[in-house]
Amino acid sequence: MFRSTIEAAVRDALQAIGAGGVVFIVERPADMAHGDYSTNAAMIARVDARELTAQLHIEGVERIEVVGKFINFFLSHETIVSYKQDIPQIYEGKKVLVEYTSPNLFKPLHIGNLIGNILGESVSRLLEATGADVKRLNYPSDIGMTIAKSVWGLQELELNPEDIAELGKAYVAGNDAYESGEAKEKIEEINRALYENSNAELSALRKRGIATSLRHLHQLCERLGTKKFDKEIFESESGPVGQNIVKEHVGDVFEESEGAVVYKGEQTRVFLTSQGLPTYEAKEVGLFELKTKAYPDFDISITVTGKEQQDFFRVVFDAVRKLFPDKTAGKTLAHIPTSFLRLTTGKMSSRLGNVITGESLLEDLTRATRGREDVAVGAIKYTVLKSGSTKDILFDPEKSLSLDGDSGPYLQYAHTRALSLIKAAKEASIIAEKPLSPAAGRKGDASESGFSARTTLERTLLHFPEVIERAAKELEPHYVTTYLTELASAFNSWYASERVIVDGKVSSHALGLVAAVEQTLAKGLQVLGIPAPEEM
RNA sequence: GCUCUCGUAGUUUAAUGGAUAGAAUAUCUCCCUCCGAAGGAGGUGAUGCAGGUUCGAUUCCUGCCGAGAGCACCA
Repeated sequence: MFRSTIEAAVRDALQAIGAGGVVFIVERPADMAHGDYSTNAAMIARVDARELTAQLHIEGVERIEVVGKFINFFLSHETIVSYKQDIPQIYEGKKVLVEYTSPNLFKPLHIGNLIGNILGESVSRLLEATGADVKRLNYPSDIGMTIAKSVWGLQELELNPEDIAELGKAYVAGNDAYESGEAKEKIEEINRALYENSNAELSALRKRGIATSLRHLHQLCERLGTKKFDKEIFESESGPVGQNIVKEHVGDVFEESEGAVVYKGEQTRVFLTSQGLPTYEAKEVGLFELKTKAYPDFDISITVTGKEQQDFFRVVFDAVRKLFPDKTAGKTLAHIPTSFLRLTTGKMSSRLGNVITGESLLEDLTRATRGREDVAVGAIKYTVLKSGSTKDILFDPEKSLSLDGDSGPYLQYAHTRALSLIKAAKEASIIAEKPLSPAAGRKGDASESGFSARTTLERTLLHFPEVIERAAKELEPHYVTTYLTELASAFNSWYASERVIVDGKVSSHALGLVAAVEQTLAKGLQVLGIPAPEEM
């Protein structure tokens, strides 16, 4: 990455004029007119910018400009077009566990469930692209009231546990019967029986329903392009494990309070109920034990869940560190909160009948994309991955998702265009051409601060590795999305302004540029988990 | 009540304390005898309010207003 080269040079130069040790930044200026990189070093170190720049001689930098308080660096054209886009392997040698998706089995997968899956997959790919050995984990809920309600529904309405749609119906019926009080006790009894595995018929129904649900989940993951999970750990497994661990640590980590076993951290959380049953908190402890038993040599453990669980994870991680000081020493435990998905039409609920399942969304959108599921997947993922994780995602079922402009298909389309140019160029004769000089690439006078579409594209291409690095470091794929949109836009502008193949001839430089765009878009889309189709 | 998020064009949003707040969409103009118009060029339009810190604040701090979430035996 060229940025680190400049950073090192500036550091040395500061040292040379006796102003070493300050924390400055080298960044990509918002406006290209301010160079390929810029630094605030002179301002921060309170030194004369000219004195500082006099010390700077960086190979590949053609011009250093002092504008006001900033020092701007312009790379030479040769450097820009020949620079290798190697992605820094900042997670090299690290083993990372990424737990995501983790649905309630039996319940239909709605579009909210998709967010965790899409974000978790992209984070996994981002980590892999930067050198990590990633293990994908799924933690589905296969026991508890949701299941009991569904099993009641299956039994009462004699529904088919092999049919995902009937499973959904069973849950809705069970939930209604529970909330209306009609079958509250009966369902609680079923819940106990399932926990104790004391009723063969009920347990069999549960088992069949789980199998159906899982099969369905895996199918949807495949359609979305989510890689197979390396391991699935079920709530029915983590419960007893967590329960035992917590019991063993009453007195040192946990304490009893009003009959329950609690942890007093930043806030007080119940781990075992007064009946001695494990809560979600205790199950999380069990999950950690199971995870680390399977992957004892992990370095980073990431959990992707809804952001309403943020406080919960702060406390649980705290407790886990106290419970497992050896296992957690030097390790990173992280929670990535996912945004809420809000509907413009109000809250999603099965009662109101406005639940949008992952599948129905995919199918509706596939119709809108003239039958292209890969384009539909791109549209959905782009929407999820385009903004930072702190914001809610607003979803308008009427307008559905955008297919043009700032969208997944926009990126995919730019990529297919680049590919088709490359294909067409195979039949053209290639003429060697020296890259145009930057001066020649500039249009009009400099005061317009206008660069040719070609120069803009070349200079945008340069920043890909830094963007990936930052996204991986911060676990924020949206930086990649934003960058790719910018790149696709620069490519489309250039495409419209300049013909690449003229009279069966193509310049080597232009062809190289197209190839670089194609590879960068493909790599970026790959990291986002968005398909890069060859044709659209 | 306490704690945590978030308030940017009509709408969806970007911006690592930096330069003229960048896109998309909607709307109004143009551009396919030419490598793919799911595209390109242009117009209109935005940082909730009030203070503070700073050479510089959408970004940090305080208060207010507004939205959402969490806060003991649910997951």
